[in-house]
Amino acid sequence: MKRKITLKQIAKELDVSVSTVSKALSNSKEISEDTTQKIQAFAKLYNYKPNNIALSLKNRKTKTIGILIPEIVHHFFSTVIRGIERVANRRGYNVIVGLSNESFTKEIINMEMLANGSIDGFILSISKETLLKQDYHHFNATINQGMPIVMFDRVVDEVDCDKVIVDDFNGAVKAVKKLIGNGCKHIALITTLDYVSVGKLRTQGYLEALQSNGIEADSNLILKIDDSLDVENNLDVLEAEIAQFFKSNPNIHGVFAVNELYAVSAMKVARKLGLKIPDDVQVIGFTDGVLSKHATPSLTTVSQHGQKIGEQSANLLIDRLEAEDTQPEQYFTNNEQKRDFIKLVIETEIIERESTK
Amino acid sequence: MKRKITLKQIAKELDVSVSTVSKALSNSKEISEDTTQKIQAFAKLYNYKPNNIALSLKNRKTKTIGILIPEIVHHFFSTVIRGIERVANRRGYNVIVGLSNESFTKEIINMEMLANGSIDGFILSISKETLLKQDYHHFNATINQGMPIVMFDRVVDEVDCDKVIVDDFNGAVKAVKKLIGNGCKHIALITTLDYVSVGKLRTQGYLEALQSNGIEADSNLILKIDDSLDVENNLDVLEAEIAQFFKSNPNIHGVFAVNELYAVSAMKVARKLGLKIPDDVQVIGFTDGVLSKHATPSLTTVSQHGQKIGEQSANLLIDRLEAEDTQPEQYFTNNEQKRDFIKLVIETEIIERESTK
DNA sequence: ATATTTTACGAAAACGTTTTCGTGTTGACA
DNA sequence: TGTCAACACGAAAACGTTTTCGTAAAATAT
Repeated sequence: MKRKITLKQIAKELDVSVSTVSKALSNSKEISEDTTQKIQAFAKLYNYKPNNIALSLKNRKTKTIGILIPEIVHHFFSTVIRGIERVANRRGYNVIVGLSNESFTKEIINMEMLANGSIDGFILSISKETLLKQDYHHFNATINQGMPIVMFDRVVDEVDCDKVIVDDFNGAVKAVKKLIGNGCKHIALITTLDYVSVGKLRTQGYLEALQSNGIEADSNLILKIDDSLDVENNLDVLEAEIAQFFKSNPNIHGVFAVNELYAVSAMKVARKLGLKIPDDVQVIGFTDGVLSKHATPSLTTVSQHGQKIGEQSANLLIDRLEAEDTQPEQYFTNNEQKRDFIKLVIETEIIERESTK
Repeated sequence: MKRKITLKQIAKELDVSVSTVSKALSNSKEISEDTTQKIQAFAKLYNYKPNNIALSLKNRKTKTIGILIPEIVHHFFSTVIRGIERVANRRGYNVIVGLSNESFTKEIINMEMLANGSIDGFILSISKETLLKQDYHHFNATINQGMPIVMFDRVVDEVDCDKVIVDDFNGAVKAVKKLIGNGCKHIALITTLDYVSVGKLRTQGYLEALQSNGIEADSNLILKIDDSLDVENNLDVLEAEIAQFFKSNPNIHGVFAVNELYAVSAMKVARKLGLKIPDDVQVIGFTDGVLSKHATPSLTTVSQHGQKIGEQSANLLIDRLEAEDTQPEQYFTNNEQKRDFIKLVIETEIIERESTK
């Protein structure tokens, strides 16, 4: 039950100075071969490892990046984390996770907790409440203190930083065009209320696809679900709403849903109403998660490549962190030389399964 | 783009000493009211927040706990993380996440990376490869360096530490008894190979339930799946295996599967073979995740209460960390006084859905 | 033998805190 | 007027590193 050994203890034990130990361990040629060997052997014996905290303090960088997401029990977000962790680890960084739980206040608290030296930069996705409030001062404050942020998926123009987003618009267009190509005439959209940017974009994609194929959008075929309540635990409400929707629109041939859950629920309801999938109605969802793969019938979806998003975000952040190292600080206050902020768009891909022909 | 302000800068600006600033900010009555006010106002204006790293170094504790899990894209593990994060945050701790990806080596690397001062203690679940190798020296080494560990779910007797586990055995017993009670005569078990402790325990529970009801176990009714290959991406292999199993055992009335995926796959296969669920065959799975809830028919499962596991683990760890603070160090080297290691068993619960009568 | 260059190491500062201890100034009291 | 406590503050150490600079002793050159 002995604490980890420190330089000072080694120095004392071997009757040399702390500086000598430090140099010997980094193979400085200032130190004689004899002494170096002796010190390294001793250090190895006692399994010396430099204390990270001390290093962080000295170097004024922690080699850890903070992730702040709305929710972790969510396939998309966990794949993103996995992606971040992959490249972070490869590049020598650790990952510290905060959950906003979709709450504005928790988002702020978490950021303040981490911004005080614990991390070198943020990768985050904005909480719903923050998007509703449209209050982004905490992001800008953090950035102004010299801490870089990379936003992914749920991003916002009001904050100047690197961003990695899914091509929600084109993803939706592709999906709806596929339904049209498969012969669907009346195509329904199941979406959320508009304030979450991604929902909005997917809705726009749906409209665009219809229009470019000369189909007039029918507002009766658009079902907007209020997801401010916890849908996961109110499945019956969701299903009842969808059932009602199907009943008042018996002519639906295709359904495009902006997430997995809506899509799977739609399939479930449709089948209960005696409709065959994909014969009577075809369904495409967004977000390629566990549900899509294992539903019966399995669901054709628009894949967002969460892991890739995570990897790119991490690379963007670390690139910027390490650029700060080499470049003299002035370059960053000098607008001419400043590296511009990057917006990476990750293309979607349609994964065809049993719910479409 | 100005860096965060420090005590030293405040001191310089107000022409007092660093110690005065520090004391004023903590409302020490050593400092006059005038000076205190002046300093606090200035600090507030510049949004001073003490640097966490410096505090960690000084206090020799980081107020962060390290989580090390095999995989994050997994409903059970993410609910556990959510639980940990909840209580950690409430009690003033941060959470740093490492993923072993089921690999022995990555587990070790991650532990070494974090054990050097970055965290105060670990909460972890052992990787499959480590369980296979049965090499637990890295855990014991960490503990010997004075860093407490709490293990959850996949635990092992060879390591002396607090543990939080699911009552896998009784969960399985309950599930199988339910099938028996529902009139099932021939009950199949779909399980993994034995080296993952939880799989083993669930298998034992199955056998126990049969025996205590006077039913003789039939080895033909036990299907062991080799999950060393990536099942998620080899669904067809899994389904083919299960299909073969059903065909050679046409008399199966009930199925108990040790995880969600196997259960859902079993339902899928059964239905393709023309069997009605739950009329012809009833199914119960383990692990109450998204799949169970949204499958059609929805799956009756044994819930593990992942979030609760996380919460209890975090409480156990933090309790121990803070006990170290108050208790003189000697108490811990003194065996008489040492708090014993705790093994918490979280009871399972059967969530009834459509796959059983 | 003297001058000069290596060689091999130690002292000290710095990162940003908190805390212990010391000390000069003030005011009260005898 | 002298003594002493209270007050208000500063200096310094400590946490564990790395790195710059200084300097004896040894080696080499003249």
